[in-house]
Amino acid sequence: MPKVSEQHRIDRRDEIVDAALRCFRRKGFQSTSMAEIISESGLSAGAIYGYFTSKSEIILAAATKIVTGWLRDLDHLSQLDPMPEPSEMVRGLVRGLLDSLRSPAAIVQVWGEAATDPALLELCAGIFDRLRDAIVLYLERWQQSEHGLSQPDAHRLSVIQAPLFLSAVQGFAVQDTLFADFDREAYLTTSLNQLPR
Amino acid sequence: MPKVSEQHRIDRRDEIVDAALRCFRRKGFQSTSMAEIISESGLSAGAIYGYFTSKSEIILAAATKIVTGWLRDLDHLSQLDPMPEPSEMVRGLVRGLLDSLRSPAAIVQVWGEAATDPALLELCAGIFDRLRDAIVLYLERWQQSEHGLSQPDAHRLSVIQAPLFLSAVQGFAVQDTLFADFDREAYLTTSLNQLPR
DNA sequence: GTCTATACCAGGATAGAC
DNA sequence: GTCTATCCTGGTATAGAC
Repeated sequence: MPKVSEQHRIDRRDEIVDAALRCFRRKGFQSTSMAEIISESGLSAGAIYGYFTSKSEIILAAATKIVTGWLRDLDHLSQLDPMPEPSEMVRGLVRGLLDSLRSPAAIVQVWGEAATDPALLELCAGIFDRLRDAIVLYLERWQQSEHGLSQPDAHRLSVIQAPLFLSAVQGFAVQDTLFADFDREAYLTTSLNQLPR
Repeated sequence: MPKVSEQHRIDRRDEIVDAALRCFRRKGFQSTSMAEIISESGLSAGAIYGYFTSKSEIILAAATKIVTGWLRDLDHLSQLDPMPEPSEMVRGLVRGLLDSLRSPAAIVQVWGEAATDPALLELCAGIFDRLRDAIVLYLERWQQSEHGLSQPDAHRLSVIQAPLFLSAVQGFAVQDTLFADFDREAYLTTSLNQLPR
């Protein structure tokens, strides 16, 4: 299979997914029709079905892009030097979310959809596992270096704390999506500082 | 309008909404067809359209039930005596959620849908406003009685802290919905204790 | 008030020309 | 590889009998 053609295929799929994402943002996954995606992409029905076999395949690709985009350098989280404070760590996660999506509404839509769609559920579960593991690892190192805890103690505490840090990120997304007058900066600066250290 | 007939109307609507809720939980709002709601309710199409004019009206009624059910005695939050600790307060909110819904997945579905549906957005925004106000009021009183802050200082701090407490509730719902191995009790007992006092 | 049957329409997917 | 035209399913809502 020629490399150029394969690259072309990937690019085209990506174009289509981006067009679909713009539609999904406005109308949600199920209420967006193929006709809208076709029109938004500037392509034709036949062309699109050459790259995807069904609408649900497009939904899955779009959700994957939404959910994974902001996690590029997650693995470096526990290796940063100097180590950021916990609240600073959460701030970084949220900033990544904002950089990658402009508005976190898309990710809340994915979560809602995942409640009834096994493929999306698996996708989200996988992401959350990675995210939680990374947070635990970071916290573990932080507790050791900052408070001199032994490794086992640091680990125990990290496992307890991690879900709350995860909630701080998820809560940001939910409140940003649903509060008309949500104050992003206040949340990021002052509210997050209330997290444990 | 006769009282009995009016009560009958309310009861029937409620029956229909409950049937719809069971369907929505399985398939989501948009992917559930009227045929499924009709079958689940045991009624007929004609009967249902006598009580609701459209599917979206049923969705709105169902979402309203999901989103408001767990907030019955929210106003008493700041008047409890003795005052619960902040973490205990959050625990109470989450327990209310679990009592009212069994699984919080439904509420995550509503949030996702609200991202693209103005009527649901307004519904959720209203609820969150009430919830945040109640939390601020509670925290304000807690900071005064527990730490002896002046009313203005207590208010300032409460406004800063409230979004994070809200996140603790929202994060519970999201993680419970999406983590296969989410440990509810660990979150409620140990994790929540990490919240500021 | 409720049921059955059905009209009507929109949506996803495809066939076949270019 | 891509476009147009179209098929056909399945969905919402209603009409009319009981």
